[in-house]
Amino acid sequence: MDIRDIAQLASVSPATVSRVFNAKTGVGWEVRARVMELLHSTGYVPDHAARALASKRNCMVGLVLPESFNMFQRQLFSTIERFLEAFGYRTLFFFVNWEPKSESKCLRRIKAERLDGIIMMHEVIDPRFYDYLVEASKPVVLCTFEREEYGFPSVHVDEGAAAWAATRHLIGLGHREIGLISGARLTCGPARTAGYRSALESAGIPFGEDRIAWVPSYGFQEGRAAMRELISRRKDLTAVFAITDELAIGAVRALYETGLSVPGDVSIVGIDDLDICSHMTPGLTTVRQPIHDMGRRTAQIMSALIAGEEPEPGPILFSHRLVVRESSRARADLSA
Amino acid sequence: MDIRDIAQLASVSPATVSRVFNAKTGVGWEVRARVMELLHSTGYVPDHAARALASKRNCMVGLVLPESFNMFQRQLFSTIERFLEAFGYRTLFFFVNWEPKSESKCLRRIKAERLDGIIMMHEVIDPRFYDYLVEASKPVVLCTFEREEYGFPSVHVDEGAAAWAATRHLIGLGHREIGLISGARLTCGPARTAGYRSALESAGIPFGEDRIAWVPSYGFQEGRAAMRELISRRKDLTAVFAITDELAIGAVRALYETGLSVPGDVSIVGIDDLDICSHMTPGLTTVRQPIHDMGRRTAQIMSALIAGEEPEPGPILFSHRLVVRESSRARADLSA
DNA sequence: GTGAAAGCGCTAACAC
DNA sequence: GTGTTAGCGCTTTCAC
Repeated sequence: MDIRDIAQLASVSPATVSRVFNAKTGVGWEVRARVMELLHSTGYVPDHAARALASKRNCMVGLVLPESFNMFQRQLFSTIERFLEAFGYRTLFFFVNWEPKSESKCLRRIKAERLDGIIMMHEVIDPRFYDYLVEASKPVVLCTFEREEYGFPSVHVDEGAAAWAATRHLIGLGHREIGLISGARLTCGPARTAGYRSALESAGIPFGEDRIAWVPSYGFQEGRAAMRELISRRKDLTAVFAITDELAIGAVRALYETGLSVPGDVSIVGIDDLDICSHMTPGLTTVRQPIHDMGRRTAQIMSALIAGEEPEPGPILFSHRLVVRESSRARADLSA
Repeated sequence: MDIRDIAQLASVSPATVSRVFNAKTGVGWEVRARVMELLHSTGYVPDHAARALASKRNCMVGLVLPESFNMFQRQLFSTIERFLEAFGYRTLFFFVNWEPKSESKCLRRIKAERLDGIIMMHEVIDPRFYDYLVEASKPVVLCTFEREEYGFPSVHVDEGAAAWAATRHLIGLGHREIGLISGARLTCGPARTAGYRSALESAGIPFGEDRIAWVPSYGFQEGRAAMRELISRRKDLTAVFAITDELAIGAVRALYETGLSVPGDVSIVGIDDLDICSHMTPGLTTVRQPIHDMGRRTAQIMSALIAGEEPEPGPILFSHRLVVRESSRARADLSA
């Protein structure tokens, strides 16, 4: 059942059917009704490949994400996909991991698709990837990170501020020996580290490298290892801020294995508010990013860009929200 | 840079370039080398839309999954995608939720794409969905469930056996008052319930409805609510088998909130082995499904089906593995 | 072995 | 308003 079948049934030309289907002007009142009727009754569905070939647009946007996405990213990309769909776009996912080979494979695949736009939820390393995005002169939106040098619109929270809030929360509870589990990778690593540092210094607490455990990536395992290292190095820590919830969960686990209690001995705070946070024991105190709003905005911007609108200059920042649960409490000797 | 550019550069016809690119026979030794060279140096990437239109195959398979997929499904679909890619297929994801409207939208989208095959990782409700899959006479593989009446190849573990193993483990630890958190939804609900029942009965323990909490779906929240209901109803339970890890995690949380300890007061066992299981406290005892093997096999079957091979009759069953962690231990009065 | 020509199903430019 | 025509970039006969 293709467009010519419909045309024949309606005794019109394929072009007219196309016009009706695409809601274009220039079709008579009565012809349009007849074609519409036929379109519905036959359940006609146009062939995407042929459409993409004939028109330039493909109604498809690519979404690049880390292969090992976490629950936060999972909810975010679901939201983006849902809104893109509402705007009439299909989403093609590209899972890429932290390796040059994976990135170049992804880039090849992107070139082969007729994408109308590309959303990056993953910070690739290879500059040629970004260079291609610039050259291709297709709409690009960065989500959850930023790359000022390329001038792409970006949507994210102020990472430093979120980290500041987490640290500030611990300080407010009376903690002064506050450890940090962080890393150099991705934008968020250094940015969150800076937020932690700034919160400490504004409270007159010296920032010291020996209270920091550096991790190569931000998963459960790394959090566990980092926490083990941290407690062996500094026995006086009463609180730890981990820059992601997964690190924080790993840290809780390490403490549990060592026989220390959370929050009895050590308070723990993370960032992201993964859905597991409220279901674990103890519930994890964390900083929530407005996933829904960020996802919607990302899709909106993409849609506007494809429609030819000019991007707003500068990053679009969303505000975080501290979510206090059971993993953090006032310093023990204060409450005693 | 399209196929004609390459043809011109190599002083051959587009047809020859196509033949070389698609590794077809009937091209001279020397011409082939020249074209190959050019293909590489220019970094030519063919346009998928045009290819799909011209040939019948699109090198694209659809993967239908629940919008609210869990970590188990997440790892599984990643694996499937990776293997499909290795076989030369792209993957188009369709997220659908448990609603007729969502399903029919998904079906519309599937019809519009030129898919070479469809993998279902989600049990849709509307029979018309399955009917279409049959009519379309495209390769279909069911992964993690089964629908005997349609005769599709399917890949999954023996759900009953997995549940039996979990329950048997608890019985082996001396527990006799073993609760169940289960549901009627999806194939796995009834199948796992049956496995629990069979394990109980083979140990001479009566199966009683009052030790069961029925849930409408299998998430954290439902597990928590079910556990609360269960302990208020039967205070003598010393162990609970939850048919998914998420239910189990919710159950642990409910126990924690009530002041009961896991495994001190109540042992908990789940199924799936989500990655969080080993990182939470206590680590969750569970039954692992061989994700990697199942994913690979699913992709292999799909690839073989597209190549025109006949499907093996009957479901392809994989074996589970019990993973004992800290959430289960011998019944307290026995160890005392 | 290789090239020319005819489409795949649709849209867009141009006639009428 | 509507039909006709000419492709989109590729694959695939069918000649040679």
